[in-house]
Amino acid sequence: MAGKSLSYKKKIIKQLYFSNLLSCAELSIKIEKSLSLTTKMLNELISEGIVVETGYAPSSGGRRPLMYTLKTDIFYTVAIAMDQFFTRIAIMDMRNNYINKVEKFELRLADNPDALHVLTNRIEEVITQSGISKNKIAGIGIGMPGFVNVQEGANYTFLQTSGESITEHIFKKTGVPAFIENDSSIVALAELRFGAARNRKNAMVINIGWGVGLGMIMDGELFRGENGFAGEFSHIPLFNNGKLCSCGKSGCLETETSLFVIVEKAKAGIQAGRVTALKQLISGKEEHLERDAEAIINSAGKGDRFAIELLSEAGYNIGRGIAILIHLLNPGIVVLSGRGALAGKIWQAPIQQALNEHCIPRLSVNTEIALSALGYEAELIGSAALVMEKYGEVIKKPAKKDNVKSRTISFKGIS
Amino acid sequence: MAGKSLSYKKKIIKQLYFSNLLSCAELSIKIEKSLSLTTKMLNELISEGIVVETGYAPSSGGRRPLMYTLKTDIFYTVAIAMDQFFTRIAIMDMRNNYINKVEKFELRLADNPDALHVLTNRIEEVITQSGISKNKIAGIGIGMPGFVNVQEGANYTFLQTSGESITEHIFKKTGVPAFIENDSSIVALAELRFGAARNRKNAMVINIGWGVGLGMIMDGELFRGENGFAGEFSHIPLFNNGKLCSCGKSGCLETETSLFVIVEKAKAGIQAGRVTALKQLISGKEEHLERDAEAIINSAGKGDRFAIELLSEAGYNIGRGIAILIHLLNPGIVVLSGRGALAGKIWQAPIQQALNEHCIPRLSVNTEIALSALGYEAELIGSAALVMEKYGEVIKKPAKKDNVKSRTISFKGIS
DNA sequence: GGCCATTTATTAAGTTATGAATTAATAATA
DNA sequence: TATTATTAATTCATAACTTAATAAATGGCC
Repeated sequence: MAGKSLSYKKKIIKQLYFSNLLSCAELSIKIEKSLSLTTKMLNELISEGIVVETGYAPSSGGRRPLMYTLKTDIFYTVAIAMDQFFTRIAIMDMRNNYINKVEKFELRLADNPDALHVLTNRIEEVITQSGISKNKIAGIGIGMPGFVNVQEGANYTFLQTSGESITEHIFKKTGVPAFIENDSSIVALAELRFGAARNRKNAMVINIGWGVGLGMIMDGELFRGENGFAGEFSHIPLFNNGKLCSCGKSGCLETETSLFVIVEKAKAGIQAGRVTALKQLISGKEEHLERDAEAIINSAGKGDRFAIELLSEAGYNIGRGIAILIHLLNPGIVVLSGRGALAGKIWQAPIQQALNEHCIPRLSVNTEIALSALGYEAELIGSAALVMEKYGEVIKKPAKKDNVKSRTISFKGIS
Repeated sequence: MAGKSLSYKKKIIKQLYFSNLLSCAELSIKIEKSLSLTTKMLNELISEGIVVETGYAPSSGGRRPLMYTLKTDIFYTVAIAMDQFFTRIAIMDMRNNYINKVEKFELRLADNPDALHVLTNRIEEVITQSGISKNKIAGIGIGMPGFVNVQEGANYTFLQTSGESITEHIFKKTGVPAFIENDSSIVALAELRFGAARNRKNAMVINIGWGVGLGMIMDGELFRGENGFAGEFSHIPLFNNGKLCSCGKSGCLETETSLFVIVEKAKAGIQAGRVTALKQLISGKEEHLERDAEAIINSAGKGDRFAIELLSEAGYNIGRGIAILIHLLNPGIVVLSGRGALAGKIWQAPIQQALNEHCIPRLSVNTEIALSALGYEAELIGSAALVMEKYGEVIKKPAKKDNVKSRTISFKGIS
């Protein structure tokens, strides 16, 4: 039947999602099929009401190309961003616009056997409330902390399941295919597809938060390593400081650079009598950690010398880590992202200092350092991108030995 | 014409080179074409005298597969391994057998503007002497030290050319396509295709020699980074020892682990009155560096405590570097290769010790540590593999860059 | 202003590759 | 020992895809 033709249509949809506006010639190159075939597919997609023409783009010395884009109300993604304490759920259209208000709620992941059920129910609720028919939803993408095994759809740290995987569980309950990824990788995916690393071949995306995460783009693809554990930047052994890390080892990069450590250092400095505006702003109570971290970032932005010193010191050490990344992986760009990236240009000087001291110039000269502009949205955008990344791929489910069930992600509209 | 069909035939030849013996069904999977097409291509290759049947392989529960292999006297590769002082040239058949004696000659790369001409002439000589017709040579593969740009066919450190690239120059003079690679990458390629990392998806190959090189296999492919500089393991900043490195920085991994440093430490120890068999074996003169290094490795093998101590210390520090690799890249296997790997099991204990101290167990238990068995042949085998790796490759025009402006804030100073 | 090289789009004609059917040969099973 | 399930190899009609020819529209250049 039209099996192949369907798959090419999905490839076109995927490309239009990631690039928004493309000509027939561009599409032909991207899906690696001939122009004639691409034309045919495009015309069918138009008559099916999935793709629309948007007029002519400026010429670069030849006939002007007719541009095509996706109709926004045909497909949607469910994008979910989780951290250890809070979870956000959004429904997005094919241009990454939120369809409704982003649903944010508290959901503790550590030692919470009920977390997966709560999550699944919330997903159901959000979909139902949106009024969008499930066959219009391309999939559910979830970014979460912990050791995530993408193939198995499992998380070895949180959301323990019995028997079936996380993705299977959500698929069974909601009827919509689900995909999970590590939070740092999802941020890297967002930067690769819609952010500072857009269309880059080799990018390192550093996620400065309670830890220091790393998402790696290599040869244009998200790299996850043999078991899905790649990118444990936080725990590379870099110091002889004897400080115990949450991972059980000592001297990890995280022990000198995470926002958590920075807040601790701020408290110690205040106690030691440092003159700083932070004295009034930091409570030091554990439940105010988030607020305290923000206070330090803000104060540094306003010129508080102690706050700047704290961030500079962390920045220098992150820079040492980046120097290692550059030597080993020769990325074209390093993107600073995540909550901590809000401190913006304050990172610039100390990181540059570290690179000057620790990088072979030939390497550092070829690497651009950039700040993310996606901010808090990065994880949600990445989750949506994750869904569309998988769109049109055949998912094989190894059921009981004999039966290998497969299901392509498809929609009533075009199947 | 038979353009496509030709390209598929080359793919089949390539697969048969790397796997030696394959059935039609296996080939069909490897070249990702249907069984029917594969059958047709195979039959044509047989009637062209390139491929031969070798009889039936044991069955695994069905009809026995007819196995195919390459005729050995149809194609050859010219494999070249260079270091800073010596160059080896070999001609190999499709089973990596040497056709003639390996040609080894002195060729200093540093400050030698004549090096490329000498090399090219020697290649010509070797091919002529072999009596093999040039149209039977699939290509010339060269592994060399320095910063190698594979796409441009250039080496930024040695073999400077004017105008045309190294590979262009050799192609013009010999009429045979040439390919170059960094020496550490070429060793990794050898381990991936014919050595300890065979068929592995994610492998780190460590080349212990005058420096400490690294070749990286990621997702089944050699990884070279944005500019071809990836794998500068030797120069990651790991120590606060203040020791100046050849790269101009201080504290590089190399300053505590290279064979050069180990010899220096041996000399210092002897002077300080250490009881060791090395006292008689080490001359300390710079021209005997190679012999001295061998003496230390041999003495350690014979149980000399000082020699073992020297290697153990270096091994521990290499282990610290490996711990970083494991955290960042989650490889399935780490292979110790190169001249220094001859010390064999002496490395194992200190490296393991370092991993125990500096690795998150979940990561290190998933990584195998192995010793190379290819030894001195690795670079030549890798060079031959490089040729066949490129064999039959279609050169595509790079897709047009999207002119989408990203909302990136770049650090002007850094880029 | 007019020619030419480029780029894009469309269609018909021709080529290529595939699925389904078929034959063959084995291991596992009953 | 016969039966069944697997795996392998082959062939051929036809669906799938590309090439080549054609046309249209533009910028750059003399």
